[in-house]
Amino acid sequence: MVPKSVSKLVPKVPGVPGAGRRASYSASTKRALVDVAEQLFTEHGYSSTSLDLVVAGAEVTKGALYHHFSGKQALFEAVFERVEADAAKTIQQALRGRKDPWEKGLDGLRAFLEVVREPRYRRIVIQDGPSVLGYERFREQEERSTFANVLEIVDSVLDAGTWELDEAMKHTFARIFFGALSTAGESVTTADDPALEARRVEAAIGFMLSGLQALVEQDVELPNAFTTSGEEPDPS
Amino acid sequence: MVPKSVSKLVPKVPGVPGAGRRASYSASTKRALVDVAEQLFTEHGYSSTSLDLVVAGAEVTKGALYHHFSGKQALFEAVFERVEADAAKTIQQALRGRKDPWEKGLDGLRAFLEVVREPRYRRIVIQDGPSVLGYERFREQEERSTFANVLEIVDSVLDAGTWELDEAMKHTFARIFFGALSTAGESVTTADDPALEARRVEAAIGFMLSGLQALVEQDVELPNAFTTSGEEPDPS
DNA sequence: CGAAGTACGTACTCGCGGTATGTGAGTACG
DNA sequence: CGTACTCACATACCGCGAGTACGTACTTCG
Repeated sequence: MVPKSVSKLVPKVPGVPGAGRRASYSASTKRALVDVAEQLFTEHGYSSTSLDLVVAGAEVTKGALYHHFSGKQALFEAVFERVEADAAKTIQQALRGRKDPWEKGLDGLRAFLEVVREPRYRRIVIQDGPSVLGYERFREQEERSTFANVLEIVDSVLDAGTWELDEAMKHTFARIFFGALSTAGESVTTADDPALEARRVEAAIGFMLSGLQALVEQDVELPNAFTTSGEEPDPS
Repeated sequence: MVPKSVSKLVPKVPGVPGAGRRASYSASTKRALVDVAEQLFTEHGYSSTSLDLVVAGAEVTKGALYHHFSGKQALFEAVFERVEADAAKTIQQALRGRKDPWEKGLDGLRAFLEVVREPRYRRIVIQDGPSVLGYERFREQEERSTFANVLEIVDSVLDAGTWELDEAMKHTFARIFFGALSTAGESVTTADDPALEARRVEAAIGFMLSGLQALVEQDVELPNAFTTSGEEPDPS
């Protein structure tokens, strides 16, 4: 049941002399812990993964774990950050080379949909992330990784128009779009026919984008009626 | 630790003191458990709330809890369902009387933003829900409460157009919109100035809606280019 | 009135996160 | 080159909390 050996890059057998640096041992131990933790967290979830299982998989003891991390949550955070960083990197690569904002948006969407379908991203980031880290920390982490990419896309798309939007408004737009993308990804993953649902999602998102695009090109004004937060105007 | 002088024979429902019905006791006990659990789950979160604390607050023992619920998760589920049901009811009330789809959408949005700002909804449904129930069960629960309202709104909005959309496509649309609304609500709640952010959100969502509306009124075709994973259509 | 069922209460187990402390290999320094 | 100090763990243990086994008073029904 317990994964016997995940990664043993450096011989940890005591008594073996040579050029084995202590810091090197330390780094590989830490990495092994994160590797195993990522695997187990993905497979069984956070709460159902015991630290005993993690340290057994990494072939160390709890002493080693608590030397490198302050506790279970800190270990999760390390795993979380790595998964998020990988996701952001994947999306980033899909974006480079694109110059047209709309193409960029669609490519970003597709890359995002791919990322969200990864089991580790679904389980660690989407499912357990908010609960374990708390919503505040969860958002902070998102802010400087995956969300940053979405913000960049939305930025470039909105800049194509002639409006003057302040940073806060762009940020709000991006957040809403980000939420739409997240659930869209989840929708794809959990669908009976993911490929078909992916096409639907692309149609829906692309449709919203084209709606935006139409407004941009027609230089439509921002609907101030929605911003007054008071009574709605007399329906015509 | 454990409440020593528990009110065993004290009727928990003021009323007929002579013929204390057993079923009445049972129902009130169960309700008390859910009430206290909702409060504690909201305040401290799921994992940080011990069952000892719950039963102490409800002035019963663990025996009573495990008589009514199969465990901690089942108790959470009961709380979750009630919070979701209340939320759905609130939104439903904001919608009744409205017949214009777009107005309905905006009113629904405002009601949703209100609901999402409730601490119990944020903590129990959004934050802890996916982790405790698992994403599958979480989605199933959403499906027949809050999301149903969003689906209804999106349905009526989309029906205003002349397209023929199948149920699956409408569902996809609704899900994406639902995701957008959720993060929008969170964006409002966690903002430095919630009122201001609420105006931004309404502007952004309303803007998307008006984008849709513009397309509907112009009877624009569905952008099939997005479904075939090709280039974007030539804007005219 | 007695038997069965219900609605709890009591006492206990055990897995698991966290801690206190020991220890031997590395490292700095004189 | 030896010694004092530190680092990177290992071992043993604690306490909390979820879940369980079982006892018991009250209710309902034949």
